[in-house]
Amino acid sequence: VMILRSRFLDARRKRRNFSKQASEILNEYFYSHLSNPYPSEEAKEELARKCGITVSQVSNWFGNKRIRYKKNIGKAQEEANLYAAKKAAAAFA
Amino acid sequence: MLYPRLPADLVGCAAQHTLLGKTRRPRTAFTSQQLLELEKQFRQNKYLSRPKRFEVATSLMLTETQVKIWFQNRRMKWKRSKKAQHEARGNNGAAVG
DNA sequence: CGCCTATGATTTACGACGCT
DNA sequence: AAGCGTCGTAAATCATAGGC
Repeated sequence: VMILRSRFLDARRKRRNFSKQASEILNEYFYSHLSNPYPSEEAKEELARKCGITVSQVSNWFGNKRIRYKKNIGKAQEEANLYAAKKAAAAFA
Repeated sequence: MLYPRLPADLVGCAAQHTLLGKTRRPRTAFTSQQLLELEKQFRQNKYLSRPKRFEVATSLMLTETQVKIWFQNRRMKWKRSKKAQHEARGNNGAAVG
């Protein structure tokens, strides 16, 4: 019944996926701060600027990422390794 | 299960507060009728008096806490939308970088 | 094309802390 | 002390994007 909640109020929910580069930046931050993946307001602002998205979108991204990471540690671990390797490679360069 | 060293209490409590004897109320899907009435009240007053809160909660079959929390959340949403609107004017076509 | 998963956004419910 | 305020968040859910 109430599932009719949709259809008219949700045209606002149009979204676009973030650019590949923006996702890279966010993931690099996330995996290099895995022990405390809670960016400060300031850090969020900088990430938002680098990614070309809003601070709210950065907050949404981290909220989703933290939950989804926890819900699938095993799978996310591969991603973590990927970014750890990337970071190491960058350190050598 | 959580991150080894989070800002201390932030998530720490949310994860295992069940050990404190409290159970988190499962997420309720408010009905469209409840939402309609809550929105109507919100248009009239951004803050609910205690008696009004009781009245609304009773008529909608929600707890007073649910109504209180709903208004708190609704005010935050209101604030976010005002901020977003404000920012949208300032740049009017200007790029961010 | 439809089905399915990934992903960004929104919605309830709290804990921490503030103020009165 | 009680009690409601904001702020930042978890977790569930929604709605669409995008791959096949």
